[in-house]
Amino acid sequence: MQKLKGIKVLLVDDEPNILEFLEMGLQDEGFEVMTAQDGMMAVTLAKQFQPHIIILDVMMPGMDGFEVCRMLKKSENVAIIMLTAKDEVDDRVKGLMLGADDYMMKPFSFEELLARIQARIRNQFPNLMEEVVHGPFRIDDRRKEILYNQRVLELSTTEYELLKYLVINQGLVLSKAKILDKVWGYDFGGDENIVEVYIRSLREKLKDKEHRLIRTLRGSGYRVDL
Amino acid sequence: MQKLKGIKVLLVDDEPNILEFLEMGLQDEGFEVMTAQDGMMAVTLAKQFQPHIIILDVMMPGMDGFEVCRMLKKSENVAIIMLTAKDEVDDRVKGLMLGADDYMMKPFSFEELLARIQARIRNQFPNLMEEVVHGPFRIDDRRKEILYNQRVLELSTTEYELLKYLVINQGLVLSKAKILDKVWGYDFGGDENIVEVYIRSLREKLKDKEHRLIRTLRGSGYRVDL
DNA sequence: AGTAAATATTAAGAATTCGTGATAATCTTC
DNA sequence: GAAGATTATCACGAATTCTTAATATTTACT
Repeated sequence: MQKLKGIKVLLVDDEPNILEFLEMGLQDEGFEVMTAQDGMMAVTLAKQFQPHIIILDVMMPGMDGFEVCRMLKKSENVAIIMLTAKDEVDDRVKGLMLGADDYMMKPFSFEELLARIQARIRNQFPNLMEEVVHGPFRIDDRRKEILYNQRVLELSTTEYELLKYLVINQGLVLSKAKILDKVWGYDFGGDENIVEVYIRSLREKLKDKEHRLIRTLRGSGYRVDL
Repeated sequence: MQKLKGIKVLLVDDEPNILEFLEMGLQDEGFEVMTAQDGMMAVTLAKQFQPHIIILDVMMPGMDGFEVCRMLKKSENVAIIMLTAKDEVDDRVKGLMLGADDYMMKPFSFEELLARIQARIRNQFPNLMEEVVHGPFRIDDRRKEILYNQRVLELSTTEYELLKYLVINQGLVLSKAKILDKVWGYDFGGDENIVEVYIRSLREKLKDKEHRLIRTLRGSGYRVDL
C-alpha cells in the first residue's frame, strides 16, 4: 500500500479511549495527528493546525459535529469524515451529514478508517500522493490546474472536476449517474445529458477527435484510457 | 532580512490578552503557533504539536512553568524560553530557570522576543533558516513594505496584508472565503465583493492589466503566479 | 435495411460570477 | 474640524459558465 507523507489529521471525539486508540494507530501509519475532545477545541485547533483531514464524531457535548463541520467547511480546505453510532443514523442525520465528505458508522475497523482516509486524500489532495502523474496527465489540485502533455488545459471549474474524476479513476467505467453524483452532487436535478455535453467539451480541449482518450461505452458510461 | 519558515512555537501563559498578542505577532512573522493557558494543556500540546520552541510563563495557576519545563526537557527536544515578572526574579528563581534555554523579564518588547527566538533557533535548529524572496516580490515585514521588481509599492494596510497573504501562498488557489478569513478575520460580516475590489486595486498598482500575476479562477478564487 | 435507443453536437438563453466606478462611512493627519 | 486617505458598500454591466432543449448521428438489434 502507498504511504502518505506529511498528512495532518485532526481527531475529534469526546471519548479519550477511542481518541488514543486512533491516534496511536494513525501515527503508526505516518500521519501527523492532533486530537480534540470537544467542538470548540476542534475549531480552534483546525484553524491553527490546518489539517488535511478531520475525523469528527457527531455526538459530543456542547458544539456537536454538524456545527463544527459547517463552520470549517466554509473557509478551510479540509476533508471531513464524520463518525456516528449505528442507531443514530436516520434520515435527518443523513441529511446533516451532507456537508461532510464521507461518514462511517461505529463500530468500524481501523483498516476501514484507513481506507477511507486514503480515498479522501486521493480525491481532495491528489498532489500529496506520491503518484500525481497519470500518464500524460498531471493534476495539480492546489493550483487547480491539469496539464496534458506538459500543456496547461484551460478548464472551467466543472470541467476541471470532471476531468480530474475521470483521470483519477482511469481505466474504470464510470456511469453517467455516478459521474453526476460525484461531480455535480447527489441532489442535481437535471438530465444526464449534461454529462455528455461536458464530455464533449473535454474531448475538444483534449483534441480527442476519435474518442480514444475518453471512450464511450454505450449503455455503461465512459472510461479514460491512458 | 532572513525569515524562518515552518518553525513551530508553543505559547504558554494564563493571560489570554498576552497570548493573543504574541500569537498574532508571531504568526505574522511566519511561525506556526499554538497556544495553551495552563501547564497541563501545555504538556499535552507539546507532546502532540512537537514545537521547536516554547515560550513559557513562570507564574500560572496549577502546574507552574518550572514544573512544565522539567517535564518536557526530560523527553522532548525543544528550546524553552521562560517569561517572568521583573519582581519575581530572586536567586531561587534564577536557580530554577536553569533548565530553560533562555529567559526574559516582563515587560519586554515584541522585537526583543523575536530576537531571542531567532537566536535560539539559530542555535538549536541551524538548518531551518530561510530567505524570503518570492520571485519579484520581497516582503519586509518589519517595515510593512513590499518591493516589486526593486520598487516599493504604495499600499494601504489592507492592501499590504492581502498582497502578503497572496504572495506567501503563491501558486495556491485561495477562495474568497478563505481570504476573508485570513486577511479580514473570521468575524467579518460583509460581502465577498470586497475581496474583488481590493484585488482590483492591487492589480492596478502592480500594472497587472492582463491579470497574469493575479489570476482569477472563476468559481474557485485567485492565485498568484510568479 | 429499418427501427429504437443511446449518445453527440449545437446553439441559445439562464444563471452565476466578476469587474468596475461611484459613493458613503470611517479613520488620520495637520 | 477640514482635507485627505482608507475602508466598505452598492448597483449594474460584462464576461463566463451552466443548463436546457432541439436536432443530428451513431449503434445495437431485429
